[in-house]
Amino acid sequence: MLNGDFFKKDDVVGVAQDLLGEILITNFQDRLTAGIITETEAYHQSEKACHAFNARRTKRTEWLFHDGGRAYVYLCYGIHHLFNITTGREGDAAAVLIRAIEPVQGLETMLERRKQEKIQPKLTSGPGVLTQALGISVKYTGVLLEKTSGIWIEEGTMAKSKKKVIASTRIGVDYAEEDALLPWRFYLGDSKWVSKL
DNA sequence: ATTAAGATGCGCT
DNA sequence: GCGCATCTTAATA
Repeated sequence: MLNGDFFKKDDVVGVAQDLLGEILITNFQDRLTAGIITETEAYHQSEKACHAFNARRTKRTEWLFHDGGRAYVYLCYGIHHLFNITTGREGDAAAVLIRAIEPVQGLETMLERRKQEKIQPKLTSGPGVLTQALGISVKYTGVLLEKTSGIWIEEGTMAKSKKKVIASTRIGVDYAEEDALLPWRFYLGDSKWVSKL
């Protein structure tokens, strides 16, 4: 299991890249589901796309300010639960949004939760759909990423040198003006399990 | 108390 | 490719 030190680094952009290829696992009600992280985005309080821009501290953003290694889950467009991992030290608001995974375990459970019949990219590619497949919802916001929480990260088997990391601008953050141009979205170039090319 | 807008995804054309 | 559902959050009064 990836421990706290992995996430407490003071470099959310680096952590976003390093998370590609690692395994995100949930285990709720004895239903184990897991997938390889294929797409991420970094957010930091120093830029406008971040909920905690300008050190804006509210009930929702509170967990962003905690030290790394926790879940930050919030509701988007009133419908979608988006899952982030907090990074950095106490007081420094930063997180990595998980945007897509490639399913590796618990396929039946994922299909059922997504009400689908076929294993295909739209099953788990997209920040709102992967949380559905894994059973993650806003009630898990703030939990530590460890087995007892039911959500944690394991080291993937992919060699670091073999990862083909592509950087691009983040999705859906036009409101962030010049910060919308930051190349803080990362995905595995040879994976079809990404939300968008 | 009121309100505007959002780190999306689905279904239809 | 386009419209729209849906509701919490946070800013304003």
